[in-house]
Amino acid sequence: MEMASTNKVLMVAEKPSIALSIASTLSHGRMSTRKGSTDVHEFDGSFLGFQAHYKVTSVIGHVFSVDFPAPYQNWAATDPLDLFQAPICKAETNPKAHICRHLSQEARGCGHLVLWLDCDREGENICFEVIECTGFHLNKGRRIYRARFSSVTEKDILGAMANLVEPNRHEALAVDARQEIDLKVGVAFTRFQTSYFQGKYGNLDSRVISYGPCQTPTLGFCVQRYFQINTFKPEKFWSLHPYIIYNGYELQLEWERKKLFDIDVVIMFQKLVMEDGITEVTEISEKQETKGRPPGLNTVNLLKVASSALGLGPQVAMQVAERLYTQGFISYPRTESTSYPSSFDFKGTLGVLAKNPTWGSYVQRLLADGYNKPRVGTDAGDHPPITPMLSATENELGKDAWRLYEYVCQHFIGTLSPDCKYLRTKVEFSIGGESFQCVGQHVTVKGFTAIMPWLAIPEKNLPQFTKGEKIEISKVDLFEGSTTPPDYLSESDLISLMEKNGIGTDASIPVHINNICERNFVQVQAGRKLVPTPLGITLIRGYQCIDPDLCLPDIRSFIEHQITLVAKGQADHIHVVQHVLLQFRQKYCYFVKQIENMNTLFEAQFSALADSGRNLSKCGKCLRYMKYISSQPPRLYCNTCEEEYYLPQKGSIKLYKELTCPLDNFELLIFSMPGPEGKSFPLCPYCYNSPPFEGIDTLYSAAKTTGSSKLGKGAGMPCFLCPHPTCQHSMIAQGVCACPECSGTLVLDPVSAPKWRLYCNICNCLVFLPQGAHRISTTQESCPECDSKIIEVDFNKKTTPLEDGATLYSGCILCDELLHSLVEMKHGKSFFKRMASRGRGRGRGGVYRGRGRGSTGKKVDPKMSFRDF
DNA sequence: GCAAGGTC
Repeated sequence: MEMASTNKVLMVAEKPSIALSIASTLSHGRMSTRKGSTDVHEFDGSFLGFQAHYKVTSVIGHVFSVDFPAPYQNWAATDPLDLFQAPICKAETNPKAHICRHLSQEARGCGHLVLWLDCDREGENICFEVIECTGFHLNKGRRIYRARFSSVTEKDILGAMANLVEPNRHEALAVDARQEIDLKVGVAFTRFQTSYFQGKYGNLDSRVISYGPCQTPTLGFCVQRYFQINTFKPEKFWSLHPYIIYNGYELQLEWERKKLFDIDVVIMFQKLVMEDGITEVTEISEKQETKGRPPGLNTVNLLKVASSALGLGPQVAMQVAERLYTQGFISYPRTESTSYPSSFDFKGTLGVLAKNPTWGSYVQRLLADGYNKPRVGTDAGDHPPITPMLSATENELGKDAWRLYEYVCQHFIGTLSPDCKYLRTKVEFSIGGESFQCVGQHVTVKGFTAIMPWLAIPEKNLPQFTKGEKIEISKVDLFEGSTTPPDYLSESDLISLMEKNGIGTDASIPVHINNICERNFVQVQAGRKLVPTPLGITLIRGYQCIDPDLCLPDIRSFIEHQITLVAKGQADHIHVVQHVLLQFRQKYCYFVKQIENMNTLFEAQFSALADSGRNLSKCGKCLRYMKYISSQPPRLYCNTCEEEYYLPQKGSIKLYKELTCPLDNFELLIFSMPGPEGKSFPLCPYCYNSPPFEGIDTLYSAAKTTGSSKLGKGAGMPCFLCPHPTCQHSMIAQGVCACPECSGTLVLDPVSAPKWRLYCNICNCLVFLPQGAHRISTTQESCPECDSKIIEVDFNKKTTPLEDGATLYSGCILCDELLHSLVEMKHGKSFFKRMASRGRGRGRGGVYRGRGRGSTGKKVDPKMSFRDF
């Protein structure tokens, strides 16, 4: 029997594993599962008092991400300033997964939607993404519920079902606000500084000079430490080390004043002590001390241990943890919480480990003697602390995974172990009026340090002293020391600083650290210390002198604070975004205005393009400069792509302004053959080596066989053979008329001023245009008579043939009397007649088609070829 | 080619 749609309930979780847990719990394990974009679990049960058919599925994190619409994706055509007011669009984060379609399909026929997203702001935001995909908001008859749960346990799941609430739109909007602010601020600054500095310096070894409200303050921490180290001035200090010999052991006494920075004063005290020569035991105290077991393990603490003790970087550690999680060895590894939920099954988890060869006997004793309840940590309401789920051995896991798993187990067992207890004995001495002491430690209960031995309290034995006892001083050393600078920030230190300052989240902290490494702002050195590079240092110095806010952690707190107002419903989402963006826009404008100050720092650190000499033009793939190798065969080499691009031989090559090829983004070059009659032509290094249009090869091979154009080895298509319909350097744009000598086209030599001329793109026919003109350019018009391209001439004021000193003139070089009289043929015989006769009677586009005739015999239709672009 | 945040 078909169930009424109102009795169908769709439930959506944030990830597949949670959907599985919820379905298993609610169905008591009696469900059917089918595949989809994500698995769908189905079962029957009761919902709000009626019989219902349940479908439980999930998304995989955010369904959508924000970005700029297509026109704004073009770096060259967009002023980053405009990005602040640009519209933004949402697109599926992972289009291939088709999550939106999946939700829409599964929602069909359902009258109730229950949202089981994680209970944080991001989860609340995903709720509304899910609602959007399901179309539930469009129909008032369909009900939407939010399930609030803090752990995936039966108790919490049933509790959430019994207390369904509404999704919180304010919290979701706060996330929308953050997304828009982060996108606009990050992208605007990143594009501006990348474009500005990469155009100026050849040896910047970063593909993109990024800016972000999380990554930049993260870099700031590393550079701040670098500054501390660099400006550190060591200071000498002195201390007194008196020794006694007691029961045959030599013992050094610690001075109560520790150390002093004035040697004369220390020498004075040394005299007092030495003159006395006898010490008296003034006090003996004994105290029971406790070193507490750890609270539950959260992500940042796992990452800190992984980096400092296991030598695994945060990014790698998270990948390893992720794998351990998906394989079922540990619980979900992304959590802020260090408190276990009250319902946590400690006994069960200990039971899992009781058979493990590594900790089995310890765990069995713990179970037999009774384990301790874990210390109360913080409950962030997200996921439980990271704990083992299965027992494993080193062989099954492999080296790194094993070490991380081992730590998770040790930590977990540690949280249930007794505290470590030890006796601390302090003996105080007096010599010449100065106080000294000795401290001994004796462990009475190892507790958790038995399973986490690196945290053990060291044993320090002291002899038995008696109060009032007098002992002879054997010697008094004057110790000289020096203060030392701090070390570079370790990854572990950095993670602590980020956490303390609210930079990033458990999941994104490793990403930010990885970013500043990948962008070559810092390098990880021995001991996982983060050492800033010259680029990283120069950037932070630059922000500091223009607008220090840009690299301070407050920039993140500011954004967080503003969007919290939205989350609490105290401020309107649109207004907050506008307000924050306006402030950042002002900061951006000021930064742009002051960029010269940062540039001064770059000048001192990097070599300008002009000086380096070797870098010629930018690669269209990686946008970094390619090296020009002038030795035979001449070529460009892209260091990042590891690609070579051959160039024409026997001529000079220069950057052609800073123009780029519209097909592949490579910067154009201009090649000039030697001698007064040597022609010049633009070329794109990429197209030249890999002609993009079908059939072009027949043209340039025709050009080569004539022996007149020296294209060189591996050479191909200069712009004068390119049929691109709109590029201003192509044959279409620069071609004027058919060649009178061959099947080629006469094209304008773009850099032949003031001896303006046309040359044939196949043979060596040369035609001189009006000499001394300021400018000659082709237009988009064709001559109605002969179909040649109309050219525009800007004559020199002094030599203009025009009446009244006018300089501007346009016309056809064949049919216009004035222009034709100023045109002169070189290497050709009967320019006028041949041109006139050949040109006449041709249809539009004849210049182009004309080339197709003759030796090659093959027609090339650029419109056909353009399909692929 | 850009951010930061989810998750795989």
